[in-house]
Amino acid sequence: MKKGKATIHDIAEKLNITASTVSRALNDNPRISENTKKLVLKMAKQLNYQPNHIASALRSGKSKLIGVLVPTANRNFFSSVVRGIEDIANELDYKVIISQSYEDSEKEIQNIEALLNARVDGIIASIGKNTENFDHFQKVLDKGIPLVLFDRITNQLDVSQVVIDDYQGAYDTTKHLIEVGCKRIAHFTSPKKINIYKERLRGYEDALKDFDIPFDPELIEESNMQLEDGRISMENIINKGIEFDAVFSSSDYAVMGAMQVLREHKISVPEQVKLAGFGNEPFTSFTAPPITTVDQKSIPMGRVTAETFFELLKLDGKKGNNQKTVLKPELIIRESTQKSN
Amino acid sequence: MKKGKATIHDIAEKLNITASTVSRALNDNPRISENTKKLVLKMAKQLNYQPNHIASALRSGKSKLIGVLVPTANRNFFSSVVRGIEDIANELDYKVIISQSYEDSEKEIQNIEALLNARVDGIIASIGKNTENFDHFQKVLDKGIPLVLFDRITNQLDVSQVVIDDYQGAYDTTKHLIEVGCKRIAHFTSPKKINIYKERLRGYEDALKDFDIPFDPELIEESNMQLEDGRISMENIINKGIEFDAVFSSSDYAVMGAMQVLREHKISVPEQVKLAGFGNEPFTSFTAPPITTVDQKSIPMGRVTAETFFELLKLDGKKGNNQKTVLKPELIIRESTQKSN
DNA sequence: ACTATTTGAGCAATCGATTGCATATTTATA
DNA sequence: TATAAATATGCAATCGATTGCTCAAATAGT
Repeated sequence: MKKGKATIHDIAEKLNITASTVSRALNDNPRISENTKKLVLKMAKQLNYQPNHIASALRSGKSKLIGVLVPTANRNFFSSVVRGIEDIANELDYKVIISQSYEDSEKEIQNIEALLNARVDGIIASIGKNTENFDHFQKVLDKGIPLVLFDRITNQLDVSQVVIDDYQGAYDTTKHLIEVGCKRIAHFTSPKKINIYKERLRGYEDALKDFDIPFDPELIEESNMQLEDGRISMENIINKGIEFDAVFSSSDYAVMGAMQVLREHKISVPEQVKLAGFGNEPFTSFTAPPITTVDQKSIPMGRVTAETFFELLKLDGKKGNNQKTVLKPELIIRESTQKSN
Repeated sequence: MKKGKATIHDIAEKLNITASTVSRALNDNPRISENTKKLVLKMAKQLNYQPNHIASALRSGKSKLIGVLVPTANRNFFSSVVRGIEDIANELDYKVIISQSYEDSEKEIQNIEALLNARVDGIIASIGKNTENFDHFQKVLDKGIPLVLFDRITNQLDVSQVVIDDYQGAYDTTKHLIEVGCKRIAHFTSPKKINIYKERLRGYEDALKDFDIPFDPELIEESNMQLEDGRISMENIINKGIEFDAVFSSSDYAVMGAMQVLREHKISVPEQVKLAGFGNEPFTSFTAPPITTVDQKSIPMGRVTAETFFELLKLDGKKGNNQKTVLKPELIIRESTQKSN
């Protein structure tokens, strides 16, 4: 077996034509006759020719790779978005490099660096919770490399972005809680005021206002929003003796923690306290009772993000108008907010 | 701002030396004097030189990319393994391309193809459930490209692999169920007889045997092991009126489904029926009661897999002995198997 | 029939880094 | 001091595909 793989030169030699012609034929260049193209294709198949993307990338400056940077792939939301991106990208013959920042700013910077070194044609990213300086993203923009942000965005950058309407999702959820009779709705949010948490808080506040329910700062719990944090927040509220009849958490994980604590305190859900989360993580449908939450339309978000990205790519560095797409979230009503009468 | 980025030629020009020297200096080649190296490094910094990995890959044939193929990144186990792999890879200045087969054989083949086209230096993979033909992996081996399989393996390939001791994990779990008093233990498994399910079934059977509990085929439920499948399996057993006092499922998702059905039938866990899963997915600790399961040591598995991979890479195509590493799993005992007396 | 135009294909440079071989300079050895 | 050995660097080919430019042949236009 010949070790070296077939190149366009091998094809050219066999057909007594030049490599240029082969290259053009393979790229369906109109300057090449149909007949020659057919011959080249056939010979390529016969020699089991596999294009060397590295060589092509070097010469053309296009790697056909997209770098996708997410806080963690291990979350239904992010992995679904990635799936959506992949769907579109693969159709267009692009490959996706997934890179995780693990919510670590330093790693985020390194990963961006690494992706650029890998000569990706562009980057799609969701910003880590702890990132407050955006120079590394600005650098990408400065180089004219296509960049699209999704979900975790910042308004400190002039960049295309895709988000869901976090405000609306939170508003709808809060409204729903009010409609099933809640008047003392606790809200779990993050001290990190990244866009998504700010918007959700705002939606919560506006819904209260619209239904003439007073906003009580005592009902706001700030934390890192993991399961354990949700437990602590819930314990806090209970221990302080604060009256409450619902929890609306900006994170499914935190609401899960709250539910555990309520159970330990023999406070029944939804009879005594109603619960709602955000994110529609699969486990929210597993629990007893299943938890009301907000679906973030992850797959559409992935697809829209990819489409936005490829439009940007088509501009080829020419400054176009940055797109901001806002998707409608969907309130998924489950047993945890069932009206108890 | 100069658009074109600095190359080794730019550095060379500034220092009045040749690109070869610069290249060697940057690669810390011993044939270059310390002094020159220092100068080159300084100038590289000054010009903000970023090596072009594409060019380097083309010439050297090494892309410093590892392709990682998993059924889905959206599972704690797989994403943790990937994390372990990344840890090691990044230390060695390698980047990881994550690629998902979504348990689809066709996509698995395409992804392998795509990874090879991206000229990865090697591949780390976990085989999709439905894959029965392994030609695409054999092709990788035939090309002398390093390949390591983890968790979902096959003995039809002569390849390095890393697994946990599924047999032991299942044996320990079954033994534990017996020790807390169970005598009629149902087992959920997959009709796809990939290694992990086969081994777990074997562990279950052997534990029964060792404790003189008869094996009853009526207690074996085969399915695709998702949550919904677990529900169906549980319904089957209940509807057939088969006596049982425990379920040991080869999948956490399926056991979750079983738990839901039991709850709906007002069968209490763990008092009437004890439950155990496999995989230690995070949600197993969220549920009420939390579910006993087997931890698969995902991060160590990732690290060991990566280490095995890099050993293979060092051999540079020379046939070495294939390594098979077996990690010890850990039984995580939770409330769902609490002894009720 | 003769020039103008279109079509098809070849030539050679190029992308940026690597590397085998040759050469120049310095140091060690006899 | 002449020669061998070691050290430091340069030269030029190379990896495989792409592409601007040139050129030849075929077709069209008058």
